[in-house]
Amino acid sequence: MATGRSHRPATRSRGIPEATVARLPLYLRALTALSERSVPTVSSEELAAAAGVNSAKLRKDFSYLGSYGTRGVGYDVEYLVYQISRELGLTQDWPVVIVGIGNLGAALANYGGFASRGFRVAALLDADAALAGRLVAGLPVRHIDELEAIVVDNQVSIGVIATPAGAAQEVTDRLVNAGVTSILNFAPTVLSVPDGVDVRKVDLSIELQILAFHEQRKAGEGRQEPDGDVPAVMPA
Amino acid sequence: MATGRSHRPATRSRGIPEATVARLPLYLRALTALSERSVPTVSSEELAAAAGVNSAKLRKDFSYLGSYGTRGVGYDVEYLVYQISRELGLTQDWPVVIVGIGNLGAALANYGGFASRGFRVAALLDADAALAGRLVAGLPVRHIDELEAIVVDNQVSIGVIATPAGAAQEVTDRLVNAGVTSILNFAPTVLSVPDGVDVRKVDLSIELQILAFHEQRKAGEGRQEPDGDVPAVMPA
DNA sequence: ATGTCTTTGTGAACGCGTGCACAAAGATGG
DNA sequence: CCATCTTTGTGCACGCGTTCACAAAGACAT
Repeated sequence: MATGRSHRPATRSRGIPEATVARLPLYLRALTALSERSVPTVSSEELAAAAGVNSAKLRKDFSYLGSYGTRGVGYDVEYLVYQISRELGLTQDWPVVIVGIGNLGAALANYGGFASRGFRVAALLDADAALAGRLVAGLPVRHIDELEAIVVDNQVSIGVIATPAGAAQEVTDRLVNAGVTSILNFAPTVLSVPDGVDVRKVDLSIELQILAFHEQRKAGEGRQEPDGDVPAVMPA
Repeated sequence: MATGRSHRPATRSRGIPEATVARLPLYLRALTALSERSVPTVSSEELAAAAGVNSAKLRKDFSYLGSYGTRGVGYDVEYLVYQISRELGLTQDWPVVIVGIGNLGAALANYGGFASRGFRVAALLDADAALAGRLVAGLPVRHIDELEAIVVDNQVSIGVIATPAGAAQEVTDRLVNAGVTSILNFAPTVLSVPDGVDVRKVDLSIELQILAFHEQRKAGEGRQEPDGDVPAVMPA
């Protein structure tokens, strides 16, 4: 069983650090807002504040892309928008399929952030035949049987999984088999994928549990946790 | 002299590394599955495979919680479930409010992973008066005007924001003002919060853009990117 | 009891990411 | 043209997280 390795062994010499890649969309969003207000240039300090990061970090991030700023002035907003878009691959069209059109799938289909960034929803798929043909976000839901044909015909390389946990692995296998090489997984499952396929997961439950941990710590700030508190269950 | 003084090992004290905290829910999920299959014990190797991580990492993670394993045997599943649950604060009840009952908010309200982990949806809130009273996931949607009263009455400390971007900051301010100290933000905005308030954000668009970056790299593996490709827009 | 075998727990090394602090670059004004 | 001022780009050091590799611990058989 090939466990899905989401991280490459080592960054190439020409590679942009993963942490930087993860922040580029953040910068892009802030820059887009500036662009809409017709702001011509922005300093690293201002942009960093808008994106919620440290200015030194932002400058270092940009330094991986090249020297796009002007000392004493700042960065040209339009130019930077283009450079980051190009680096992220957003200047091209990315057809996407969404599998599992429940509440979450419908929310994703309706999400405006997709189309505005070069992502085009090629199809909505669901296993429930009763849903077939119903319009969601202006698109007809199609039956999961059509998955392979749709992926091939539209050259879909990105799949979004919004199915129940039990169906996620099978859907993944079918997507990968049909040619999908990037998967965004909303199902609470660890997916196995062959090498060369990227998986990112978004897990609502995990995020909440992390918040709960910090919340608990905040609540128990002063008092000491009774460490000897052991449950009835003991190791055999 | 590169090697400085070892100020504090930071091991035995109360500090669990953030990276470890983020993985505990993952382990917990795998352990729960084992528990339901009545598996009594599990080795670090097996559990790591189920959680999709390295076994050495898992053992080190557990070492921050204490020595809960038995050498030569592995970990007692039930005992470990309890210890992780306690560490994450899941043995207590966490009332949660969800603000913004669109498709996404409805999806969150219906998500089973909430209730099963000690999270209880105290209320669903929306600014649209037309939604008020409608049942979503068995709960009536209530108007945003009731936010403060609901937070106070139910001692809500965790808020989930599923509103449009434009409303997110205002909702955040009101939540924080009413006593919420942890926020899970699904709106594509950088939130400003006072010290002591934790914010975690989940951003669909950003995840997709990161995938697009890697996808683009995969597509252009062999050929060289024309680096001199510059748009018409140039810095002033 | 003793030896063997399995698996944990962890010391140590390494690599990545972050932030400081400053020199270099360029704008701007006299 | 020169001085000054602003802001970038980056060398460097530090700390966190990951991984390796192995000694210690215990189970189990004889």
